[in-house]
Amino acid sequence: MSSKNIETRTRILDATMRMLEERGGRGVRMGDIAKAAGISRQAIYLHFASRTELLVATTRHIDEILNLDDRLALSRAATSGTERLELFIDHWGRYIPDIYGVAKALLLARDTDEAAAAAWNDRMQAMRGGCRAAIEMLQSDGNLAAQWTPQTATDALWTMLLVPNWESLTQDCCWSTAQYIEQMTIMAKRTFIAG
Amino acid sequence: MSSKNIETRTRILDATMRMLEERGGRGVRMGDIAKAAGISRQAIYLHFASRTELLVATTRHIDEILNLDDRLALSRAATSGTERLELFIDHWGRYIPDIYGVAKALLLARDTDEAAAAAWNDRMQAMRGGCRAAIEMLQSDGNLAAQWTPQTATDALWTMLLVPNWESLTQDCCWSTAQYIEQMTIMAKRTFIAG
DNA sequence: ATTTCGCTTGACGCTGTGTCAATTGACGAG
DNA sequence: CTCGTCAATTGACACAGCGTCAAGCGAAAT
Repeated sequence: MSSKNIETRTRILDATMRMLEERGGRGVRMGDIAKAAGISRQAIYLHFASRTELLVATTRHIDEILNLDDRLALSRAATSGTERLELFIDHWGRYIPDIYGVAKALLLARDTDEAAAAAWNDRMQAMRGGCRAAIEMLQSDGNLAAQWTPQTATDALWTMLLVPNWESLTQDCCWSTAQYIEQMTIMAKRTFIAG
Repeated sequence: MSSKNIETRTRILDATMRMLEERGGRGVRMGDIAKAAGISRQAIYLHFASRTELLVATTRHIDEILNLDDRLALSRAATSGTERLELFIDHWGRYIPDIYGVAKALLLARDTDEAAAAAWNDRMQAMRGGCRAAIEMLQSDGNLAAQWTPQTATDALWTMLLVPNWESLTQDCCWSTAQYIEQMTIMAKRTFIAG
């Protein structure tokens, strides 16, 4: 019965999500997930070819639950480069905490698994698209600070928004999410906007 | 014979350094190092208790070879906060490429090894000292931009200079070392200096 | 009554770190 | 000249965690 199949698959995804969130993406083994989903470890492989594939599917699962597309649409509605930069950082700053568990797990898996690295790269390139859009709008507004080309500014903004920086600030430096968003916004504005 | 003992130890450290540099800190196993040093894998454990301990010893070894202390002394000679910030970023930007191999290896080991995490933390806290010094000098010059406390500014500067950011910019975005130093300096100045 | 499907159980291979025991070869001391 | 010491060697093993395989089981469909 195919519906039972999908049911189990969903149970696995939910369990993965839950475990990764709980444990901050660290030390979550296939066996732990299986136990949480109430099935055997081997059964997971009937639904996902590898741990990495499961992680990737979980990010998509979370994005669906979060209505990522709707949330992204908001920042695309901006009418100036400055506004777009603000809205994008705001969106990103709220998004990271929600996906941090899986993100961290993928980040860790990357070290030993080529496929995980590729999957993560993919997502980061998508995020880069948001950075480029903001920078290019700034540029066409004539508001991009002189030192930057659109290319290098995108590089810098993108790097500055990468997950490890969020991690450093919120975990090591104890910043709140609000603080992160506020300061990153100011920093980005001082750095990229002319004047 | 103790001198022979030290000789081998040094050979191990040199081999480790070389291998990590060559392979960018990834996929360097104890056996590889042993082979490169011309000894058996097990013999390494006669000199270092664990892989992590070997990595840590290697960073110290490199720091000695590089004359880290002398290089650091230069940035401490600054007479203004702005100059100190510039000199510190310059120093750091030249230092990272030299230690990147070991740094990366330690960064990777951190995921599974508590001791590696602690060792890396230690070094990053030392680096934070440099950040704090620059920020505090800026502050006492009355030049720290209004939005920041010395604490949060140190957090931000420190995070921005972390190795993964250098990695992202130089490896993924193809920036040169010179470009990294130049842009990070401008960014830091725009971000932290008032006016 | 038989086939099919989703899942279970138990075992195994792989990689890389770290440990252990037994052995070798060189060198200095008596 | 022989004995003890010490660095290093060899080969074997334990341990995690991922991924794979074969055999089997119960329930539902035909």
